[in-house]
Amino acid sequence: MNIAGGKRGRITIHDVAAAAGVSISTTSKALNDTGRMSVETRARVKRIAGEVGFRPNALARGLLSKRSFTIGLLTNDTYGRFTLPLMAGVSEALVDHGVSVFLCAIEDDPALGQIHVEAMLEKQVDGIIASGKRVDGQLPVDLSKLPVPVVYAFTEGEPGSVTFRSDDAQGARLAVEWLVRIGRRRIVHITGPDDFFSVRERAGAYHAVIGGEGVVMYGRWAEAWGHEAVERIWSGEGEKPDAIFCGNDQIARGAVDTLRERGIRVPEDVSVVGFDNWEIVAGQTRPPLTSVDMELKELGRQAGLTVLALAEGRPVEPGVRTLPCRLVVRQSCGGKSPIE
Amino acid sequence: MNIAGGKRGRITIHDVAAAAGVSISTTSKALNDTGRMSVETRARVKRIAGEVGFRPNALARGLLSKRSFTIGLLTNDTYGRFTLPLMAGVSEALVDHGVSVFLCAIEDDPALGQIHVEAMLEKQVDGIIASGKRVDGQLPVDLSKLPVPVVYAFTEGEPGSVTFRSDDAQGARLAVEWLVRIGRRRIVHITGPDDFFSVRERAGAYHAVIGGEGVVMYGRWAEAWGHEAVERIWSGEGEKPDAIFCGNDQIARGAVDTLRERGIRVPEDVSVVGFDNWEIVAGQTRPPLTSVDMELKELGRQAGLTVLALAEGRPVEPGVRTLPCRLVVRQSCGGKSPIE
DNA sequence: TTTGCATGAGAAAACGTTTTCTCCGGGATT
DNA sequence: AATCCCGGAGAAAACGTTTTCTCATGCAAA
Repeated sequence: MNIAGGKRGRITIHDVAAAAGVSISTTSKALNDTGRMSVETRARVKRIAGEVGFRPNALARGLLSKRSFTIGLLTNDTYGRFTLPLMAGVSEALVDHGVSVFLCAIEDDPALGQIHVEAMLEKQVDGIIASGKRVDGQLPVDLSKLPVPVVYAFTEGEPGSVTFRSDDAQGARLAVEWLVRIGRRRIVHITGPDDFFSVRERAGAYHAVIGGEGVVMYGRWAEAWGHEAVERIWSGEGEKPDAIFCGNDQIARGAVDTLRERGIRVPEDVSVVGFDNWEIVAGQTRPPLTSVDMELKELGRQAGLTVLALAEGRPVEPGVRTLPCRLVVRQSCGGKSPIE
Repeated sequence: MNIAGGKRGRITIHDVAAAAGVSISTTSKALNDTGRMSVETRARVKRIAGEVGFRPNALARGLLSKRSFTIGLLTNDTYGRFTLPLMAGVSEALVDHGVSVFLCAIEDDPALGQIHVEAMLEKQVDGIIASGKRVDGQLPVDLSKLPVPVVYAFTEGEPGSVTFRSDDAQGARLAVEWLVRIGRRRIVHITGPDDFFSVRERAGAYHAVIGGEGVVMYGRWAEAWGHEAVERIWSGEGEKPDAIFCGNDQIARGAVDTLRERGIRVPEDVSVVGFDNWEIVAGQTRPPLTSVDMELKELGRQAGLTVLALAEGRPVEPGVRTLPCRLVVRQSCGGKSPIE
């Protein structure tokens, strides 16, 4: 008897059974710690399975159990700014459960989205996580009638679904309160387009913290806008701000660079806070940016566990879940610590 | 007869067969355009399959055909700098063939890598693409004894395997030749650590183009290094360069920012070329960077097609394949066009 | 009429598991 | 001595496809 498996190809449970001198049923039960048998038999089968390098075929298993231990992550975020940390969280949370993740980047192409969804469904994914780059926009594909659970992250979900997003208001509060606490009084807010839900949330929190009179400048999500806004402020009349709260790190970077060029010191003269904590931007700015982190990885982790729960039929409360942000302090604000 | 599928759960080929009043064999043959039957029967079965929303179970299909139409992309590139474009290419090339991609980010953790590989093999992936962030380094997991084909991209492969990487020398040549063509003569090269294969390749090409006396400054892959290097050059004695070829876009950005701060105009006084064409850096620099694009997406596409070919048993020539780079002209060099 | 052959369609095996059911033997209880 | 039950193990069905046979029919050729 050939221990390397009789028939050509991968080695199956039949090979293990033959090598151990038991039936495949006993082998299966031995390996899965189910059924009844002597401890010796179980141990022997397990040992032999290890020796011959048996690897159960998930296709066969899935066919029977109707669980593929596979989920799909659908995204239209081209730069991966959101997707990558999210994906890392999802994967990290699910790998322990033996679940692998299909990543499907569908630009903004409905047809491509449809194809990917179709492919995933044929492959019997246990669930799908739909992720985008803004919370007030839908993916260009209808996920409402799918035979598998769908969880939304950073994108607008169907009514009755589970949606995850960061708590923009709380994050903005964190930033502005920090500026206030280190003694800043004239804080302006340079941010993105006001048709973004997140932008309005953050601006709202900004106003709530500083009370009444604040200045919010809406623009684009680009360094150039940070640049332009600072130029506009400092070339104008009147008292200058002593702090800037920016809608994202790119704007913040543009602002910081422009201040430096104007000879205005950051953080001595002006404190700057960013949003996103995008390492590649925040960490490379001179000085490195204090920024609000949206905890995307944690968000991914929770989205992963949620879709898994749904897949297993466990009850999950529908609705929008907002996760708290965290302030990452670097050197663009000055101030030592919240307790001075 | 219930047209929505008799037994509970997803609708199977049995349901289609019943609805069409034929056997499942006939149904299968009708849908796959195999076997013999009247055109009417075939058309009717197809129509009904569409009507009831039949979706073949890829698990069952894969069990039989020993093809899962699934591949794995293994990467240790945390920032996704390389992974994302690569993934986009792989996915784009394979979606047409019905293949979906598992993305597995294994930081630099051998245990995690092992777990992911194991999970993918159980799921019967048809092949694996291993990708890294430097061509002279291996992933922290042994892929040499796998029962499925492995293709390497931007990472060191086993002898006898297929490996894809960009043509660093050609890319560097493109950059330096461009600078020469627009009239620059005193070109320095500010780049990364010289223990990177790519760094040495590019420096070699730089020397080859400008002939003999060139200045190469090795450092870190960071903006701060670009900054520091420019400071060092311009605060020193002697004639200043009229062009800088940088090892990546971050270094280039640091250099451009520092030049601007020193009142040196880019591109009028000094031309700067980057490497990577990382949109988020190159596009946001003032002025936007001319940069060498490594065509990662195309590289991903070819890697995907290659692993597919191997999975299907088609012959593939082993060895290292280098893909040409492309120069993306923005505004950091001046000069109108190659033909002046 | 018999033979041959093309056409249309179904039965059944196979893929690699898991799970339910059945069987057998032996020690403990009546 | 008859009964019960339990521990140990295997047989077989099931999951949803694809594919290889086999079969029945009808028509043309001998």
